[in-house]
Amino acid sequence: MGRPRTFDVEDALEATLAVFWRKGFEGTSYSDLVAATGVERPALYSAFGNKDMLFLRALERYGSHYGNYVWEAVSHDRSRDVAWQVLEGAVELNTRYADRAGCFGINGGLAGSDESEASRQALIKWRADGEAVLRERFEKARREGDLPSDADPAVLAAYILAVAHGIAVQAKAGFSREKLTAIARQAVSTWPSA
Amino acid sequence: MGRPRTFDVEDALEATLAVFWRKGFEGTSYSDLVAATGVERPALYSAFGNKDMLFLRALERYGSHYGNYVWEAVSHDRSRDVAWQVLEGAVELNTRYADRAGCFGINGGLAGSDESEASRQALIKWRADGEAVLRERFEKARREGDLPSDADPAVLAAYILAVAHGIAVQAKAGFSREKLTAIARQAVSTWPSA
DNA sequence: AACATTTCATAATGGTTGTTACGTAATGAC
DNA sequence: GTCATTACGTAACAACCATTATGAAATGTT
Repeated sequence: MGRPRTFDVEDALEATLAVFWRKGFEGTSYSDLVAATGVERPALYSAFGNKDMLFLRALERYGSHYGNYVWEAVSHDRSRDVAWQVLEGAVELNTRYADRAGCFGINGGLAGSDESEASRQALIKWRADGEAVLRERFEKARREGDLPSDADPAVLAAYILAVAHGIAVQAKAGFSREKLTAIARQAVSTWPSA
Repeated sequence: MGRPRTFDVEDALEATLAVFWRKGFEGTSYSDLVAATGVERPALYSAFGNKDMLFLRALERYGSHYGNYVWEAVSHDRSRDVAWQVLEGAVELNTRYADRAGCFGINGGLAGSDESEASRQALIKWRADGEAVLRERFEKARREGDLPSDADPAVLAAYILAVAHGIAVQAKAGFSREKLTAIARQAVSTWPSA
């Protein structure tokens, strides 16, 4: 019962996600979100909570709707293919939309004022979760002999994600998909073989 | 003539640099700068101009006082040593100060509101300048036979800096110097040889 | 048709942002 | 010692920030 919503919550969240993706947490004002969603301020608050909550919801959606290529990547048979797919997927996503180049998980915010610390911690945790998935996949590869016994799965996972983060920075700076792909190729050329 | 300054301009700039390094352009308020420098607002304006100008001056100082390891790196004889020194220098600088982890050139701002676009463009140009220096060094290496003829100096330079940027992101997230060093080692583990 | 409930849009809240007038204080030149 | 010049600290500026009080409008239930 009660008066029904006149806007679609998922649509509003998607529009919100796009703004945070482009401008980051601190660079996004509630006025921006009102303009992007077409939803008035109090309606956004009642649907999502405050700016912190809205950002967390957007990050969650980003992971499930855009960052899912990581899960497909880890399902490959060879660890080298996994590494390559993560980087190629990052390049593709980071250059897919001209108006929001780069990665939400990076653009969202690295440094900022104390008021935005919560959003940055959420991003750090989000990236760490992805790293854990990748590390476990490489541990499995080493057990299976797909990686040499002296390879360090934790270092390899952190390395691949470091390259992905660097690619995200460069994508936001306007690097072409071709150049970023060449960087990804160079990155996996260091891949160890059993 | 006129009343002399009661504060040291270089000291104030260094304090300003430290705040921007930690909080980025958007995360830093003029009140933060007043507190960090101990200089009243109008004195900062008369000495440096507005926030944009102050940020540009801080970036300039960062390049000459902290980013100079790149110039030392490119003076090495072998391209592999150049690449390694750039990454090791980045790791050292990005973990040198606990209160301002990461790189000014990254923390300063990747995404943000339209009002801070000038600062982000300045950072993009600053990073591009560093990339050009590295690319020219690798072009020289290829001419000298220190890199194979089918190596692409532009890609190698962009690759090394992508890793450096990724390391900066991870340093800001709290990664240890040891872990970042291992990542850097992995990055140069299969440097092309002639 | 009356009620409880939920959302709506308008408009205001107190606080902070970057930026400056303003009048006073300190200097070198004459 | 007067003058032009520069810097000082206080205090203000309009604009924007995230957040919310308020009352009307729209629903399902009775």
